[in-house]
Amino acid sequence: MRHTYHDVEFCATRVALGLLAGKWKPIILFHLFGGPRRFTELWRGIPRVSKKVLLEQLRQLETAGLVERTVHNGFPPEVTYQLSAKGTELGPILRRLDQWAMTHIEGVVQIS
Amino acid sequence: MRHTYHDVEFCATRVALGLLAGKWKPIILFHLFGGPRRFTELWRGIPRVSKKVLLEQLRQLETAGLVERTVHNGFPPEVTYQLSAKGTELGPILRRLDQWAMTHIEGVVQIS
DNA sequence: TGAACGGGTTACCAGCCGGTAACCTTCTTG
DNA sequence: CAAGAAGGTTACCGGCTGGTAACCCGTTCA
Repeated sequence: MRHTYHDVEFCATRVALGLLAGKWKPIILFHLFGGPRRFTELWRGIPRVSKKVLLEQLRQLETAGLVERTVHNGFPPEVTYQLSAKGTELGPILRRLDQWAMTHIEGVVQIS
Repeated sequence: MRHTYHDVEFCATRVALGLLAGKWKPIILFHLFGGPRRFTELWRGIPRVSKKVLLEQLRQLETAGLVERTVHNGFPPEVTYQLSAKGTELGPILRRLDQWAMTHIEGVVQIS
């Protein structure tokens, strides 16, 4: 079963945008561009997101391969989230998108 | 009422991704990167999208200011959609995202 | 001893988004 | 004269996403 470039499921950009789709994901990523962060650290750093939703978005970023989760055993067993190589390479692209938005959209603000 | 860079509503990247969010929008944009297209031309060029949904996505791109709709009166009164300056400037960014996806995601295909 | 913290989990719900199918108007073509 | 094309519109519907609120377990601190 050959697919053509028309098939929406195989459109690279669409799939990429799909990985980034999620209300809190860009913000999470911008936090992680600053280095590894603990769960609670992210939670405190991003007001108005619930633990449940934050966790969902992190897990989705993780299964997308953009973020890695590490459990450091010891007590308290801290959990950190950090960008993978794949995720890090998105940095420059998101920054350009950020620039684009700031020059073209009213009322928008730089986050990082 | 000051807002901080934390406020998700003002995160530039998130707003930009919001404009691009929509199942068919990247495909529509890639078609329009090739020049102005008539409604039916787009509809035929993008299999499996209904007129209603295609029109919705086009209208959203239009109110986002990425796409311009022109009615050429005459008969039949053809309607064309083309990128605005703002939309055109997204081109290079989407292409980079496309590149990123093609090197990092399995089974994905270049559309333009 | 009990309160708080870290990192979650569970139950439940509302709204939006995309999808199907039918219909419409004006004009042209066989 | 009927059918089709162009560019839509309308009614209706199911599933996913994000949201709230409460709960949980193990550990450390006052």
